[in-house]
Amino acid sequence: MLVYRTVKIEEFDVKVFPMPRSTKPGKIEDVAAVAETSIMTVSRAIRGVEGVSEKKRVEILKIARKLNYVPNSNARSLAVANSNLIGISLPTFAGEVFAEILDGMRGTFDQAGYSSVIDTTQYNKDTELAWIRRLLSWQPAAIILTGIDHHPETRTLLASSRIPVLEIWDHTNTPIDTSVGIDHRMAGRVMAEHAKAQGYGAPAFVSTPRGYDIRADARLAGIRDVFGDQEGSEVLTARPSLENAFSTGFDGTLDILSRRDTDIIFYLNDNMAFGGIMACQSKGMTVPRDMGIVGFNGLDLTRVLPVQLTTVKTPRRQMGVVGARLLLARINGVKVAKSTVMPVQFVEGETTVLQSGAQGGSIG
Amino acid sequence: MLVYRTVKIEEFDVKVFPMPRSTKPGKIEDVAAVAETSIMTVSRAIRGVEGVSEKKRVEILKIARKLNYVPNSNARSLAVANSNLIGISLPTFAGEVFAEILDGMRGTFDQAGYSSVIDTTQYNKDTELAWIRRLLSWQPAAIILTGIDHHPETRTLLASSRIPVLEIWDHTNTPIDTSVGIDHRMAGRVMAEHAKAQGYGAPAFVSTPRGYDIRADARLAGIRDVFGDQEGSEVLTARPSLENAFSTGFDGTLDILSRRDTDIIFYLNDNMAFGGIMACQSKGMTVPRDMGIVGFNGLDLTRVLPVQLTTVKTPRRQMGVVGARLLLARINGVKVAKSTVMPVQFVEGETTVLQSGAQGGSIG
DNA sequence: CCTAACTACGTTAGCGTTAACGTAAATGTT
DNA sequence: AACATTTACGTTAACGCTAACGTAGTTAGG
Repeated sequence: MLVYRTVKIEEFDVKVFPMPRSTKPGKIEDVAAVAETSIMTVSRAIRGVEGVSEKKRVEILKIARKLNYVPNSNARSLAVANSNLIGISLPTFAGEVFAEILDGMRGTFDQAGYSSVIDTTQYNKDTELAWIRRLLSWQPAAIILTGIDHHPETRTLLASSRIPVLEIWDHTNTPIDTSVGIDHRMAGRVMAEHAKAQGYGAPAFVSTPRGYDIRADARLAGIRDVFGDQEGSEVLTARPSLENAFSTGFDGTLDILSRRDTDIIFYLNDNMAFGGIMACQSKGMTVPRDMGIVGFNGLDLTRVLPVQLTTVKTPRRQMGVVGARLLLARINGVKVAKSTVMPVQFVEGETTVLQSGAQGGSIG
Repeated sequence: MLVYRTVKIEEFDVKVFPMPRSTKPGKIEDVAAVAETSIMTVSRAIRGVEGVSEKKRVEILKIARKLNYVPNSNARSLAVANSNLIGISLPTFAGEVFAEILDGMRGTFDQAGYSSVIDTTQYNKDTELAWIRRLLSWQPAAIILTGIDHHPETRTLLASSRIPVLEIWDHTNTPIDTSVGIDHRMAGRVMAEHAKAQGYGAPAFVSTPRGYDIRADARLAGIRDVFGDQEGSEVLTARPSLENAFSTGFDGTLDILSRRDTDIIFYLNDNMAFGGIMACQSKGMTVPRDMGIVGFNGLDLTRVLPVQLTTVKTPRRQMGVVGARLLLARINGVKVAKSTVMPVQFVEGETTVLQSGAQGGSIG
C-alpha cells in the first residue's frame, strides 16, 4: 500500500509520495574500467583531443555510448575554470524583436556547442544585476545584455570579471566590452526627416512610459531633433501602458486624437502602429489621407496589411548572428571591435502620403 | 605599440589583439582568511544553514560582500551532485504562446533561485534529443519539454535519468513523468460544435504542414470528429508555409477560397485568423457575412480588431505557473499528479454568425 | 555537582574531471 | 647503431565546494 499525503498547489490537490532514491549516473571511471584503460585516455577520447590511437578512440567511444555515459559538466567546468554556458538577458519575450535576435544568436551558439541561460528583466536594472550575479557563479563563457542602460554596479562587476560581454540592439561608443546594435536616435531622425520632407508638421509619438524602453526614447529624441519644439509642431507623446501591445497603440492614438490636430503619428513599433490604424479607423478617419502612420521594425505583420505600413526595417536576426560570431571570436581569445553599428532601412509605405498629395492606397 | 592582425567576421573586418590573462575570482577560502575562520563556517553562513552564530554570520556576509565574492556553482553542483539549473525546451520563440508559457514558468523558477537553460527545437525531435543530452551533463534540477511528441530515445533517456520532467502545453495520460496542458482534440471539437450549431457546413482549416505542429493536427482531428468527411462538408486544409505568421493565414485563405465554396475557416491561431480576415477583405468578402473565421489562443490582438474574433482562450501564463509549481514540488521530493488538464474557454466573437443570421459587426 | 545534550565551530574526505608532467615503446635521423 | 623525437599512454595533483563526522565549550537537568 502506498502512503501519501495531500498538498494544495494552485487550485489542484496533489498526492505526495516519498521520493525514490535516484540512481547515480555513470562516470568516466566506469567507462575506463570497461575499456580497460585509464580515465585520462577516456577523457581524451571523448573530448577528441590528441594522444589516443584511432583504434582505441573508436573502441572507447563505442563503450561510452553503450554505457549511456554522460559527462559531468560541473566537474569539467570546475577543473577548467570556465563553462560552455552563455548567459543572455532580454527585457521580455513579448514581441518578435527579441525573439528574432535571440534566434539568430542561439543558432550560432548551439552549433558551437554552447548552451544558453536566458533571463528576462522586464526592463528592470536591479533584476538584471541580480541575475548577472547568479549567472557569474557558473563561470559562463560570455554574457549578453540587451541595450546599454544598466545598473551602475553591473558595469563594474562585469568589467572586473573579465568575461566577454556583448551589449546588443542599442549602440554606444563606450560599451562594457563589445556592442552590436543600431543607432536608435539616428533611426528616429531618418523617420522624421522623411516625414518632414513630405510636408508633415504636427507629429506625435505613441510609446510605453518614458524610461521604460530607452531605445524608444532615443528614437523620440531623434524625431525631436528634426521637428524641434515650437508650439504646434512639437512632438506630442502618449504613453498609455507598459504593455508592448496592439492595444497600447490603439489607446495612445485615441489619446493623441483627443488632444491636438496631429497629422502624423510615430509608434514604438509596427504592432502599435497597427493598433493606431485601427484607432483612426474607429474614429472614421482614413489613413493616410487624415493621418500619417509610421511604425518601427518591419515585422511580418506588414506583409499582410491591405496597405504597406511605412516603417523602418531593423536587421534583427542578422544582428543576433553577427553578435554571436563576434562573441565566439572573443571567447576564443580574440579582441574585436568595441562597437558595431548595423544599418537600418527606411521603408516608404502607404500609410504616409507620397510627397504632398494623398496618392497611395487607403484603409478605413 | 599594440600588435594586431585583421580577421573577417561576417562582412566586418575586426582587429585581433592577444587576450590579456584573466584574473582569478575569489573563493570561499579568501573570505575565510579575512574573517579568520574556517571555510566550512563561511560556507554555512553563505548558504544560510544553521551552525553559525548570528554575530559571526553577519560579519562573514559583510566580508563576502566587500570582497565581491561569487560562489562557484560548478563546485557546489559537483559536491552535491545536482544543480539549480532547469532546462526548458520550446519549439520556437515566435508567437506569443510559448513566450507567455515561458514567462509564467520563469517567474516562478526565478523566485525559487533556479536559472533557466533554454532551447528551441524548431519542432525537430532530433534537435530536442541532442539538446537533452547536453543538458543532462549539467545535472539539472528538472527538464521541461513542450508537447508530448518526442524522439523515442528521449523517453528512455529521461526515464532512466530520474530527473523530474514536465511536458507542457499538450495533454496525455502517459507522460514521461508529469504533464500540464490542454486537450487540443477536445478544443477542436468544442470549436467545431459551436460552428455546426450555428449552421456552418463547409469548413476549412489553415495551418502549418501536417506533423509540424501536432497540437494543431489534434485540433483538426477534433474538428473532423464533428464535421465528418462527407463530400462537400469535409474539412479542407491549407498548409502554405512552416511559418507561424500572419502571412500564412493570408496565403492559406486565398488557397481555400480558390478551391471550394467554404463557409467557415478555422486557423492554427489568432494571428493566422487575422491574416485570413485580411485575405477575405482583399477578395471583397465581408466577415462574418460571407465567411466565418475562428482563431485560437485568444491573444492580445483580439483586443484591438474592430470586431471581436471568435476564438478559444488558452490559459498560457497560468499553465506555466502551475507547471512550474508542480515541478518545484517534484524537485523537493514530492510525487505529484501525472497529468493535469487545464480548461480552455470558447469565446463567441463577431467573426462567426450568431445562430443563423448575420447580426454582428463586420469588416471589409 | 556530575552527566547529558546541545551549540558552534573545525577537519577530513570526497564530488568527476582535466592540466601537467612522467615514461615506455615506436619511429626517425645520421 | 646510437641518439633524438614522437606517440600513446598513465600518474598525480588540483579545481572550489559540501556532507559527514569530530570536538571543544556551554547549557540544562536531576
